[in-house]
Amino acid sequence: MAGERRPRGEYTVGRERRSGILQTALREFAEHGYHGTSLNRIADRAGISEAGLRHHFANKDALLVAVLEQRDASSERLPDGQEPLVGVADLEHHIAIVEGNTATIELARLFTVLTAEATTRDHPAASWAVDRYRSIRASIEQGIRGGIASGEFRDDVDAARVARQIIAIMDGLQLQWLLDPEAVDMAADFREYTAELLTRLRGE
Amino acid sequence: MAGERRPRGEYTVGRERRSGILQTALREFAEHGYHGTSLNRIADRAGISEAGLRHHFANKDALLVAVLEQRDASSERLPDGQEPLVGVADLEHHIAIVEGNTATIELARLFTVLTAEATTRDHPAASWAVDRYRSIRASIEQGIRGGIASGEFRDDVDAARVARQIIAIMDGLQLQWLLDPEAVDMAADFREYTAELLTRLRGE
DNA sequence: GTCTATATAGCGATAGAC
DNA sequence: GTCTATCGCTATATAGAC
Repeated sequence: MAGERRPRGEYTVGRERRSGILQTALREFAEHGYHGTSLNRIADRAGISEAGLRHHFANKDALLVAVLEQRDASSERLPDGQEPLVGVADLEHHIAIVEGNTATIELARLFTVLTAEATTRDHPAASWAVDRYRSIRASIEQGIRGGIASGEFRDDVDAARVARQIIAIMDGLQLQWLLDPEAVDMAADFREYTAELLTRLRGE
Repeated sequence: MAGERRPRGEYTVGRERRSGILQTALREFAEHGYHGTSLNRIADRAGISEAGLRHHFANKDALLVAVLEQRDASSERLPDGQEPLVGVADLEHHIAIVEGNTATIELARLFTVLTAEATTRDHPAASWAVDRYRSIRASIEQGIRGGIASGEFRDDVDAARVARQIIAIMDGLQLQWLLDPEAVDMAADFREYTAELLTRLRGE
């Protein structure tokens, strides 16, 4: 982290350029998927030439991965030094996430489209998607286990299975909402699901 | 429907050709999505020239729509003259569908990938996907309503919401299964979900 | 760090012969 | 009904000037 310094201005300009490209690329990948997006188009909309864009990202795969990893880093990190949420608090936290997603439709579409694309052969986001889902499953499973340990939930609850179910509901409702926003209120539906789940987790 | 006849052989050859192309196209679209698939590739794998393929399907959009509509027609039709299933029987029917999907991973991927792609701008399958989901929602909602009418289910059940939830679980589990088949037993998870749902629908 | 120019390949689509 | 040939366009990617 130490070492020679460079004029601050250079860094700032470089980072802003890079970050602007990532922002534009996110929108394009979300609107057209990986194969449907061209570097030329991203470059145009970011106000740079295609060759200029390539100075920052060697190829299309690298740009996609950079977009996805940046979003993971910014959305899935807990505030510094905070204990992981467990039990009811974790479920309520997921309600807040779903409510937040209704306000960022572009980001929601990015994840929906690219995760589904990533189930196909040789997709550049394949390992990103698999790892991400394993990590999310483990995290929610821990939240459920924490609820069992604290006595909030029954001790015969299958935490791993409940975790898969929560994720499935979130993704499935989001898909229906993206297809037909007027017909599906995903936040309301998820809130209802959570209430039902809670009844079940707390026992008869 | 009446009018001049042609030698039977010609029809048969034509239909088999067409059907072979559709089969190959289905596999390619499932493996690479719409934008990731090229007509040239489909033609090669179907053992025909690209121009030959174009004799049967005028353009790429038409071919995709033909693939999707053929699969809808073959998978979502009830046996002739059969009454629609309602209540518990309809839920059990959906368990059978999910179990069937585990044996046809290619078809499952086709629907997952193309439905997600269809949430993007100007996708050729957009209206297919929206219409399909409206139709499935309505069909399951009717099944739930039938269960209420017959007294199997409580009469304060929100049939439309339950329908959205069932579809969400099916799609969400399928996505996790496609990404990580060893980690997710979607049929078992769906069976468990259905059992829990049934308890709730039948009341305290 | 950004540009113009260009290489190379693949795409969807059309025309016309057989 | 199927083919070869080809058009016009766009894609990713590279080289080298400023």
